[in-house]
Formats: sequence, structure tokens, C-alpha cells
Amino acid sequence: MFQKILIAEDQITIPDGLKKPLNDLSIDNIKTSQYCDDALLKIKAALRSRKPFDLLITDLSFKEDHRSRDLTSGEELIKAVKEIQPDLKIIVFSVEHRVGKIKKLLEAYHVNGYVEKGRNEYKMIIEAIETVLKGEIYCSQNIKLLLRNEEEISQTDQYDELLLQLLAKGLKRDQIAVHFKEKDLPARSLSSIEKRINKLKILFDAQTSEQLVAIAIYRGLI
Amino acid sequence: MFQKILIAEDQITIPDGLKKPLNDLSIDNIKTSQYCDDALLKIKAALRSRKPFDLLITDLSFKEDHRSRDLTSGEELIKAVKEIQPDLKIIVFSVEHRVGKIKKLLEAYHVNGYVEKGRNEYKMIIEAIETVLKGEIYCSQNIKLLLRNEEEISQTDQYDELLLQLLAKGLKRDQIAVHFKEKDLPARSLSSIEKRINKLKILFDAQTSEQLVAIAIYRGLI
DNA sequence: CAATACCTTACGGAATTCCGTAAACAAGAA
DNA sequence: TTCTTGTTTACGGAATTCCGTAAGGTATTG
Repeated sequence: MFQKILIAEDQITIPDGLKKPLNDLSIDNIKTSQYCDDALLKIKAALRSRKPFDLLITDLSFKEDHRSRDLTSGEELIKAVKEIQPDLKIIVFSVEHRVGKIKKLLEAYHVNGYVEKGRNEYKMIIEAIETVLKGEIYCSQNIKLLLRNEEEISQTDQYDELLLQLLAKGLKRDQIAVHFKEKDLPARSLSSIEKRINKLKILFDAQTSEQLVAIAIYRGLI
Repeated sequence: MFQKILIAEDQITIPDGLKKPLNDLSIDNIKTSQYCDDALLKIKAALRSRKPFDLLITDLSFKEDHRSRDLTSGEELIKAVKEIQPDLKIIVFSVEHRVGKIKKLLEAYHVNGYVEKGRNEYKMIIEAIETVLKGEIYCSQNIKLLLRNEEEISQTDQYDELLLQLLAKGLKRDQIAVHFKEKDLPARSLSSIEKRINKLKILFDAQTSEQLVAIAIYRGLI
């Protein structure tokens, strides 16, 4: 079983409620942190003193504060952690349900588990810990389903993502073309930009470009 | 002090963590519910048996489930509760930070307090309960600030909201005009619709209608 | 009643977006 | 090389959006 775990979570009720079920798994060395920066510091310190954490459970969103921070989200924390301790197992525990975001966590950051906050969170956290312990990836059933559905649709690459972001930022088609030229990206002509937007509209079944942007936001693509 | 309170919250860790501070306020009769429907039933039952709740603490978002439900969100729960027991004090406890949504809760549904989940949630819940007990409205400091900033901008009425919703749903300008005609709403001509959209773009400093929709979503207006 | 202000609508031209077609180009296969 | 295949770009006309101006309507005020 995991020996030393860190819970990064700004909602104080969460680690409070989590302690009992974790103790039941005979995990006793539980540290908590309400700030991303602080969590990273604790991980660094543990590493230096040769008593590293072997599991990190982290939320994604942390409320802002008077304190100045370097890291502002769980995503940044995960990225930073992977750089200093790549073998640390990470389970994300969040209300995030937008498939695009979760997909990114699993594929780009290689987190070991994703548990959605809600009804069965105790049970799912336990399952997740046991699964990750076996070296497997944990993902709650409904997320798995969503991810499978997403597969078909989401061939949207990083260029499409950028395009959608620029649309949402208020750039006109020709301005997007200029932007693509400046960044030396492929398919940079006005005509190609138009075609791409059109393809995305078909892909996401959007009638107008306004709806396309709305869908992209709701799906967590941008 | 409040005698009998109900916590509606699908994250099981929350009421677990909340019980201790509530007991410190000598609130002992605490019921919990993981479903909106169930919460409403409990409130109805308590009312019938002449032992009504005098405080409801509720989240806004509830995860979906296999169970079929009538009520699916805290907002609907609040609306339903206000109909059967208008004097029940309500404190909303949520991660929602989009001012538009919070504004609506306070102004349209007259909830008695809003506490944002996060760092100081224990303290803020306590403060909220004490404030509401005095018959006042509680709202955390940062939300108050946000609301004040919002005041200047948000003269957007329900028609503007509908218009933005229709834009996000993929209707073209002339289709929106038709829709407004069908619903017998004022300023229903294509020209008026265009003018309204233009005014909204100026109001929200959007360069394109795509950006306008994005801003509306991010602000929680739609 | 007239005068004014305000809201709504109509209209028209410019700008932009939409959408199909075709040319130009690049990469791989025969 | 030549042929195919697929991608990128150019182009042009239709549709839509954008934006200013003016006309019509309604309510308010003096």
C-alpha cells in the first residue's frame, strides 16, 4: 500500500472527510495542502529528505487568494510535479466533467487516475488507489464512456484548438490567417481557415460559428 | 439558533466535514441528502409533520445518476422549495463563481446567503449562518466585489439573455427574429435584433459575435 | 395640440462569411 | 518520370452580417 500521500485541495472539508476511508486502507501518513505552490514545496522537501511521497491526490481548481502564487491550478501543479518526480503516482479528484480537459490530463500529463467528485467519491477514491497501486490507470465508468464517445469526434488537433481559441477571442477570419502566417503554421490562407472552420462546424454539428464557439467551450476544448 | 437544518450535497465528504463546526454552533439536528428530489421530499415531509426545517444549505450542481429525477440542479430545488415553504432560509454552498449565476440566485430566487466553496469555507459557512440568523443576506467579500463590478455592465435583461442563448444555439439573425415574433416579444424585427447584438458587443467589448457568445458563457450569463 | 424624446422598423450599401470549383503544389506509388 | 492522391490556395458569386440613415410609431411633457 502507499506509505506517504499528499492531498492538494483548497476545500478544507474534503481531506477531513477523506481521512477515515484512507485510514481504513492503512494509509496513515497523510499530508494536506491548500495551495498548489505549497504542495509542490512539500513534494520537493520530501524528495530532498529521501522520504518522497508515493501518491498525490489533487484537485484541479484552486480559489484565488491574497497570496501571490506561481502555480494557480492543479494542471500546473501536475506539470511541475512530473518534472521533479516523474514516478509519483497522481490521482486527480475534481468536479471537472468536460471530456476535453480530462482527456488532456490522461494523455498529455499521464496522470494515473481520475475521480469525479460526487455521490460515490469515497468508493471511487478507494478503487482508484487500489487500481493505481497495481500500476493501472483508474477512470470512473461514466468518464470512460464519455471518453469513448469523444474518440470519434475529437480528431481536433492543436491547430483546430488554436483556431477555436482565436475565434473566441474575437479575431476575424482574415486576422486568423495573418496570425497563422506569423506563427508559421500550415494551412494559413484565408481559404484554408474558412475550410477548417467549416469542417469543425460539420464535425460538431454546429449551424453557425457562434454555436461552434459555444460548443467548444462547453466541451472543454478551449 | 437554527434548530433543524438540511444539507443537500452530492459530495459525501462535505456534510461529513461540516458536521463538527455546525455542532459547535449547537446545531445538532442535521439531515443530509445526496439528491435534489430527495431533499425536496424531506422538506415536504418535515412540513407535513409540523416539524419543518428552518435552514437549507444546498449545492448547485448534482452529478447525474442512473436514477430518474425531476429536479436536476440546486437552482431547481431552490425554486421548488420557495413554492412550498417560502420562509425557509437558504444558503447556497457552491464552487460557482460566475457572477451572472450568483446574481440571479440572490435577485430572482432571494436566497439568504451565498458561500463559495474553497479555502475558508468553514469560517464562511459559520459567518453565513450567523448573518442569516439575524435576518440579513450573507455574501462573501470577493463575491460582493464582483457583484458591484457587474452592476455597471449588466443591464442585460432577460431578452438579451434569450438572444445570447439563441445565438449560442446556432440560430441566424433572421431566425432569431422569427423566434421573437413567435414568442410575441418586443423589438422583434431583424433590424432590431441586429441593433441589440451590436449594443451587446459594445457593452461587453467584443469584436465579433463569436467572442460575444464566448464572453457570455464565461461570465455565466447563459 | 404641438414638441420632443425614445423605441422600433425599413432600407441600402459595404464588409464579411459562406460555399463550391478549380488551379497549384507536394508526397508517394507505379 | 508519370500518375495518383491529397492538401493548400485562389477565386467568385451568393448569403449573411454589419452599420449608418431615415421613416414610422408611441409615450411624455409643456
